Amino acid sequence: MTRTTSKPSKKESILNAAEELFALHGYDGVTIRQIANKANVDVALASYHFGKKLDLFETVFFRRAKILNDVRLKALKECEKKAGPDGPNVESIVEAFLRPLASIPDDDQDGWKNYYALVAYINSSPTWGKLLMNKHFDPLVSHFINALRKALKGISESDLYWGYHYMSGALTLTLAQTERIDRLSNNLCKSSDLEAAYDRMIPFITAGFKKL
Amino acid sequence: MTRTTSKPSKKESILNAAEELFALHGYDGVTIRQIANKANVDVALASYHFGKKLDLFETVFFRRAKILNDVRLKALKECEKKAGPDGPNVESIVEAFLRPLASIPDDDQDGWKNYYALVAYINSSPTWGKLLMNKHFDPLVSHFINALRKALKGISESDLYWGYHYMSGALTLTLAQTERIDRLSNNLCKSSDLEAAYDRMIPFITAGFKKL
DNA sequence: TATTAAATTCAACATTTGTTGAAATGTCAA
DNA sequence: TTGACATTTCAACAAATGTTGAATTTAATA
Repeated sequence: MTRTTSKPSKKESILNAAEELFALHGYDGVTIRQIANKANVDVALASYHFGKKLDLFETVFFRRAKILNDVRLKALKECEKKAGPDGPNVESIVEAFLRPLASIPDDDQDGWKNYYALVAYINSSPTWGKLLMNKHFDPLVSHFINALRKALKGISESDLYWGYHYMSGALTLTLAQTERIDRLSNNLCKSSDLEAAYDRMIPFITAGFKKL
Repeated sequence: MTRTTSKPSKKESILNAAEELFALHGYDGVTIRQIANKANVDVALASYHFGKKLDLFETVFFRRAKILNDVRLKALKECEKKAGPDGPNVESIVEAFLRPLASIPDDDQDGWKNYYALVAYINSSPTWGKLLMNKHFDPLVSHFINALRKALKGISESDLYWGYHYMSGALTLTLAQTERIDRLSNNLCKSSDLEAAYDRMIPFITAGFKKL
């Protein structure tokens, strides 16, 4: 999304390696030396480019957050434009929230998959969630909740927020790519198949919201 | 659940401290010295009682897993007994899956809350999920999926497993207690209020399943 | 009480950790 | 080329890590 594919610089290689390893083992489960090894780079180079380990972690997190927010917000605006004066219905809002996540990756699919897993890790962590999710995702989330409030006329505030919470949970576990559903279903379902996940998730969540 | 409240032994104190810290910071984010400090115990005592750090981690995870499985299975059996020959309906199955988690804690609420957060951490981790969830929770899960298959006559297998996946995700984020919904809703919703979470989650998920 | 085993403490170990400063290499304009 | 700056490597540091063995205390047993 940033540029047509070319060999990444050493600086980018560090970010990519860090993204993958942090997503897989969490912040404390990864050493700077492991990152440097995977990036084929000297250990000291990470500190040179990104400072402390925590700064590197946040840089990795921020790198794609803005892109993700933009594409999601754009999807919401478009479905609002298409809708009548009463605003879009629940299903199209949920779709605008979820579908972009399946359609973004084109050139570097792997990069985005790693990033999604990282977001899942951060979102389900008590510590990191408080530090990072609020600041960089919740402004966008509020837009979606406002749209849902309109579409679900008369819904109570607590039902509305809890409903969002369930949607967020279903999404988060999907992004985590734990492959648990693969094993449970004897490989009938694939964690990696985001399209399949969202095809069903959108009506599932929509029906849930309407029932509240 | 094990016994009426009395001062925990040093061995138990280590498990309790480890449970809390692992849930909060993950496996690699916690040192044995931190655990020993919180338990008011010498560092070497953890190794003496539980061996390697990994063994301690697994011991913490296993300690309550069996109890949890038993109470959930019992809830399923009971709702099957109450139901007619066609088996229980979707809502009562979902209820049997979720409600026990809100009703177990009585003497040591904090312990169970920490454990739930730990399960959430493990379930959304690619690494730990493969190692621990499959072995110790999926046999029970299969029972619930079988019951759901009956109740949702004619549902496709992939819809069935994806539906379970969404339910598991919503549950997992609830157990994680990240307090994100608290901040999002300006403290209208409380992550700690498991009853409120399940009251809405049961109809929400039930409606989702029926829509698939 | 005397003996034995379990529980707990103490001290220390070899590794690994993040980070840094100095040296070396590369880049690019004047 | 020269000089100035960014990039990369090398070597090393102090601190923290999991783990162990020996010593000490407590508990149980006979």
